[in-house]
Amino acid sequence: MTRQNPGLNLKEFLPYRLSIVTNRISASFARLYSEKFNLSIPEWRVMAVLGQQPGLSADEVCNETEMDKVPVSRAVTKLLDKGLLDRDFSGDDRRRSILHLSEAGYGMYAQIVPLALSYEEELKAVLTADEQSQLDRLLDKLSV
Amino acid sequence: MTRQNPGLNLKEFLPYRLSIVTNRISASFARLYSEKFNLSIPEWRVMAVLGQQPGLSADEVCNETEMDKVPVSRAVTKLLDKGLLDRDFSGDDRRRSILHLSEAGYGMYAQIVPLALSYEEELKAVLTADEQSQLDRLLDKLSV
DNA sequence: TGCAATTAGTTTCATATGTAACTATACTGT
DNA sequence: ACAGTATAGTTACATATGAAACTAATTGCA
Repeated sequence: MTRQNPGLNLKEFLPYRLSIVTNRISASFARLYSEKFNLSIPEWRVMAVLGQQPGLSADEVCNETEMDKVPVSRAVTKLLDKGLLDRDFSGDDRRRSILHLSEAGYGMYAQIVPLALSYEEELKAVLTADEQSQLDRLLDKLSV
Repeated sequence: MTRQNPGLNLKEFLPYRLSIVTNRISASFARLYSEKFNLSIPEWRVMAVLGQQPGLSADEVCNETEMDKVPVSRAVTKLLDKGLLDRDFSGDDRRRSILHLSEAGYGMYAQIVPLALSYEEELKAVLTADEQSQLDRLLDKLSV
């Protein structure tokens, strides 16, 4: 049977390439903080966003991180259990949580951030300054 | 308590940005073929690589797609059940499978490919020709 | 030869994930 | 005020996933 290739070359297919590169990067970065600090990816994401924007509600964390509300809820529960997070509820709207890193959580966050930044530096080191700004620009344009 | 921000801005953090963009793209592309053809992501990946490189073994599919061997094994089983795949075993090494899209599988593949390509076109349409080749180059460099 | 080490692929098990259902609270329009 | 709708967050369920154990076949080398 002769089959003419309809012309999809996976190795050149953009969604595929993006996914391979991204998964590799995410996985190796995740190893960094999961091994040392025993955090899952959703847990780290929640901490990362709260480190920068303290006082968000769970729902706002979802919007910021594009995570589903279920993993966020579970990550919050775990982080509360581990004592890394403090939770209040809004006086205005008692459904709404107000999330902060605890002292311990902030301490851990402050340890992870330099790892994250140096990991990012390492990644970017394969690119010239020009290419780095190209990448920024491209990701912006693809983020529509 | 005054906390100095240790300087991780998630929205500018490369692994994070890559992951947001990529997940969005993967998810919306996956919707395309999962709704219409009822394929899971691993199933589509296996079909995509076999459409292009018929006769690979499961192990080679793993290497090509950077998927774990477990999801590959399960996807192969499902595709066999659905009649989309044919499997032989090598005469040289009877552990080794030889995988081909069946007629039905190839027919489905040939329907999905144009969808994939037009989806890719749509994505790339937000970029100039110059930016498209920049993106290629950057993904290559980040793929080390 | 023959036995230890390796490899291809499957299965098991424990964990992760998302959809949908649910609880509790708040808002809307009459 | 109150009935109906919407929203924040949690829980239940069904499915997906990967690490590790397993089976079967092959290779290496003493």
